Amino acid sequence: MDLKLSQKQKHSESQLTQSYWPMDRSQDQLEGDKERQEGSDDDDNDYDDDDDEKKEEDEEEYGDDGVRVDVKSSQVDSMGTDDDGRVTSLGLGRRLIGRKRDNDVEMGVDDNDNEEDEVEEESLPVLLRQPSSRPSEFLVGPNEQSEKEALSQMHSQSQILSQSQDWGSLNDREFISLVNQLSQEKSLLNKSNLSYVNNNNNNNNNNTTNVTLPRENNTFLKSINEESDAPDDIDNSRINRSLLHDLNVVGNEEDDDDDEVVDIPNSSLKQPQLQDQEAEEDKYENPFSSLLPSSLDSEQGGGGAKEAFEFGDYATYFQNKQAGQQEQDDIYVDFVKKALQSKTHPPIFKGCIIYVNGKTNPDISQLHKLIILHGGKFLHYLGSKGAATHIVADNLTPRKKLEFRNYKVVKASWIVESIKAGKLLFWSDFTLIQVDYGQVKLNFKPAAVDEVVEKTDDAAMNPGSVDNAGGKLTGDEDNNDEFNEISQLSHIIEPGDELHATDEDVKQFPAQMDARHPDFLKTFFAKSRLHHLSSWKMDLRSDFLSKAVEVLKKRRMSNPSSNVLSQLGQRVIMHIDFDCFFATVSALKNTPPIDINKVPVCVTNGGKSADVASCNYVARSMGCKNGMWLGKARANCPNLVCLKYYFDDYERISKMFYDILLSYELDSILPVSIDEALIDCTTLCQTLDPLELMKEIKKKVLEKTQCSVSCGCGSNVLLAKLALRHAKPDGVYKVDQENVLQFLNDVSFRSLPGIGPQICNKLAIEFPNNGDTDITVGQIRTLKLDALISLFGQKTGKTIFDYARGKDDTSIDILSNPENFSRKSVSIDVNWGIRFDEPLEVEAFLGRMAKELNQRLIRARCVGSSIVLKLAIRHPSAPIEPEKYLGMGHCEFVSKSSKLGINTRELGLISTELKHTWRVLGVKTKDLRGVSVTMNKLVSEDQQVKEDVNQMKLPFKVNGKGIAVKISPSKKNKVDQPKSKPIAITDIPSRRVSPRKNVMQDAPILRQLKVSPRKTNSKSPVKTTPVSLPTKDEIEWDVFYELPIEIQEELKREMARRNMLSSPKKKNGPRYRHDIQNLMQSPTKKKKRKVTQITSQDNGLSFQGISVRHFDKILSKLEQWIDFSIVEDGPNEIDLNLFYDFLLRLNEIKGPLRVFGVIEKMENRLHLWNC
DNA sequence: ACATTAGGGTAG
DNA sequence: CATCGCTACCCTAATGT
Ligand SMILES: Nc1ccn([C@H]2C[C@H](O)[C@@H](COP(=O)(O)OP(=O)(O)OP(=O)(O)O)O2)c(=O)n1
Repeated sequence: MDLKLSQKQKHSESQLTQSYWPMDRSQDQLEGDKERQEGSDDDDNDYDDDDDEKKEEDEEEYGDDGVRVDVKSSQVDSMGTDDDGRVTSLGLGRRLIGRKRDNDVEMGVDDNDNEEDEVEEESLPVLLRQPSSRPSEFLVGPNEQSEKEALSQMHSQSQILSQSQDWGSLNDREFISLVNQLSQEKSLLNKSNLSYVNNNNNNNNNNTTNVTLPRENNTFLKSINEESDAPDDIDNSRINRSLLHDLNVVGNEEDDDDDEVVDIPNSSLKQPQLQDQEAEEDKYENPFSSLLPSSLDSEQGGGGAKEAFEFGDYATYFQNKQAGQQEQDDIYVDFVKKALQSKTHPPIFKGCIIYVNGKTNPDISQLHKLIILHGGKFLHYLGSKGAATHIVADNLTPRKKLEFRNYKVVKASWIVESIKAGKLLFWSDFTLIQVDYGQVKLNFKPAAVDEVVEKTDDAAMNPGSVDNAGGKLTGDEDNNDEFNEISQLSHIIEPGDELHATDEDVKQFPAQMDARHPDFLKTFFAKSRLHHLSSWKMDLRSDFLSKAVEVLKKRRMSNPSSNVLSQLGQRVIMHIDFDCFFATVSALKNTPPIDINKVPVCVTNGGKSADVASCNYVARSMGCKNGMWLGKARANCPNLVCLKYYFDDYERISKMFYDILLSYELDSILPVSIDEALIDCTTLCQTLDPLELMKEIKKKVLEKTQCSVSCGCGSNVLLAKLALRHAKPDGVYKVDQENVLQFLNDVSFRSLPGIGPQICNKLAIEFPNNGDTDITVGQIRTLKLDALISLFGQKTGKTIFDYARGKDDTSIDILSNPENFSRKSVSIDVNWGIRFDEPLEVEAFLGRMAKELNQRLIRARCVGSSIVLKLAIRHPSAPIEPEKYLGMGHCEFVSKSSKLGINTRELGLISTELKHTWRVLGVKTKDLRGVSVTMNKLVSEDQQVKEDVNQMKLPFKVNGKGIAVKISPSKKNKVDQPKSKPIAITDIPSRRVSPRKNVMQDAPILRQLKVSPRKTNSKSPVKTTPVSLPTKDEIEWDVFYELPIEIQEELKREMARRNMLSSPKKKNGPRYRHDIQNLMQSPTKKKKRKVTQITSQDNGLSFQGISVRHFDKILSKLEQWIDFSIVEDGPNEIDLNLFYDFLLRLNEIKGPLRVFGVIEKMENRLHLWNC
């Protein structure tokens, strides 16, 4: 994983786009060099921790190839001695790593692959690394030779295991039964000395196909073991054949006609295959297409006739379509076979069902042909339940990485190389997805060792973080024993002494004010300049803008002549901006006031890695910049004076500024930010020289605010902006129409609006001779439109092309198209202070985010129907703690949007959806570094109320003519509706509307909640299993934990993929309790106590002034509320939110049972009304 | 073909 | 102690329908 980054870096720096601050460094380089000459080289390090990290990674990984791996292996080694169930496993894990490196050298893979391979080595799915799954005979002999041997065999085993790891095609019930069998058999195996691999394998096959393969694989492995004497020269073909065999059994369900291949004895296959291999190799010297008959290409586009059936719904249609294509494939293969009787394509991919994702090196159509010609199945659409055995991809977005976690994802070269080799190569040598090594460490003791290493790693890079890492260490030890969780769960239901003890911790908690603290958001936003900046802007864009529209309209009414004038072709646009706004105001506010023309000042929170929000021009001349870290700014400018933020004053002064602007007879005014506005003063400038106007404005503002502004003027927004830049500081400038091109010639490309560091970098490649000097707009003008479009895409290319010619048709006319300026989304981003240990903490936080979003939506007077959760995840190469305190460091981003089905801003709905999405994304809690939540598809509240009278109804349905959750049919098209998906496991009851369904079908809450979260059994009946184990609905956890930890992890991942509970419920509880626990538990959740620690204050919880101690009273109050609400035609939104809050806290403090008590009571009440 | 989604980039 | 790395909008590429 580390290597991956480095590799990316090596190849193209600009590809590193997933970092939150990807371009800080280049920005520094680009601008820093221009604005100041002094030492920007080594300052790089301070400027952004990410660069630091990358550098270090570089050194570590490239300086000494083996460093990291060795560290890992020694970790693993020391883990290995812990307890015997895991000894061999871990010990072998180390050896596997060692072998792999040898292998790389010997196999002489090409450079790229080499790097990746090594990276991916660690990332073999755990089950495949699963060394304890080796039959004990593989462990013979401590000497090197046999060790190598063993490893080779392991590899092959892995292959088999992985191939048969066809979880995806099992339904949940089958899967559970598989897990249980696995567990059961393992405990037998402990005594009988058999390997897991075989058993797993068999079980799997049994489950899938009802075919038993009692000992075949065993025999196979055994024979390998006996025969193989050249360890690094594994008899691949044999393995392969066995693999084929194995696969064929799995694949039998779908095609039975190739049995002969399977039945060919291993040895007899060997020769023909080698021949094939040679033949193939020849062909592969040529482009891939040469492999394929020429008719193929035409064939491809051809037969649509089959699809001309009438299909029912879309899903069926696609199923049918899929089937149709499969047939086409078969026909095609037959055709080719007949056409090329001389050459046969070895059925390398027999049993493989392969899906190709995204761009690949041989492109998808080539791969398609290659796959089907070589006996594989090509999957045109990846269904939700993965039928695919492999996914081929050369790149994966972070999102896809998560999605495909539990698939075998291989690079396209796997296909190509396998064909070249004439046999199926180990997919794991071509794997693309890395499994985070850290995942294993969560659950067992040796993890602590791992942590320690990470800590020292971290500390080495960044001594300041030792304490934090240390803290984490102890935290982790807490986590070690999975069984702890069970006892701890009981605390949720019966808070005991321990809870009280931790309550005291709560009070001391602010020791570290991170996102776990209930008040975090409040304090964070209060101090965040960027938050202020954003919210000021939105305020201006709503409040001020509507006021301005009103004022301007009124004026226009009274002075109709301006209407005519405003039609004039040539407009006069001005851009006005305070000079270093924060710095100026803060200097003014400071006691005693500071002369910003002499003293270098900046506004910052203080500290080494704190951002400089704004610095004055004195400081800028010494190399400081807005957004730079204070540490670096200080280094550039040692006598820099730091000033505090004065948010209120910024706001106050801004208001004066805008009042002044609005006092002019403007055609339009558009707020750009707190300190910056665009005005259209075409009419005014018919009678007034723009320069005079600018000077006047400048003077007025200075008088009123004692702060200087600069003004730029031009015929469009672009020119006004560039003129402003030219005018700064403390000046005015007008771009004359005649001089536009000349003016532009020397403007730097980077200073064009919308041109940031990334685009700039991209373009720098086009001007390699430019060296360090900035590319100018004049240079851009020499580029052809096509060139720009191919570089930047259709729109961006055209825009740049026009910009280079001074053309810009951006409208700031707020009067004629006000809708252009209405907001289209509301979002909350928090990428600082995000540190969680437990998924429950995240969910609590998401609840608070939901609340905040709800309030912002209320403030914005709108509702929405689509919500996006975006998570920042610590990049695998980034240290646990970044340089910036509680910062996010270098991150990967993953986002997922979901449709709410109705226009809403209801807290419960939002919260539930977010939590659900969070679970679906399955991000490792401890690596979470940022959370962002966006409501999209906004509709104004008024509009919504008009269109849907029932908007604010109770969150539960009442039968008959009573209250109903309803979707207004009139706006079906506008509302984003979820695809039919299973009922979410929600911890807090909330309606989930199935939009297309009749309202009447909505289950009452309680029933919804009691329903099994996934309708696991509805579709396919459970297949009988040869092993006479009782089929159960749940995992038998006791036995499950007998499995080696890696297998547990692997299975857990699969459970997670299925959204199944991946940890045991409370022991010995009555049945219904299990269900509730089940529902309340996220699949990834471990335990609950910590959240309780943080958020609970038992005594404090009350509802409507009634303490929880008088629970009955609360219940009757709620009943009253229902009665009232029904009479009043629905509850009030505020009440709903209060109630929701209460439920949340009740859940946190008293546990889910209480919540269900409440719900039951309420539902009973509702039933009364029904009758 | 067109709509939707995920990701990325930018500005202040 | 540190530190408060937000947020709306646009665009593109890849997918889904
Ligand atoms: N990375 C940034 C950029 C800006 N700001 C804040 C501080 C600035 O004072 C204000 C306005 O931003 P400007 O880009 O207008 O920069 P200044 O006003 O500071 O300087 P000038 O406009 O003179 O270049 O926004 C910030 O906090 N962080």
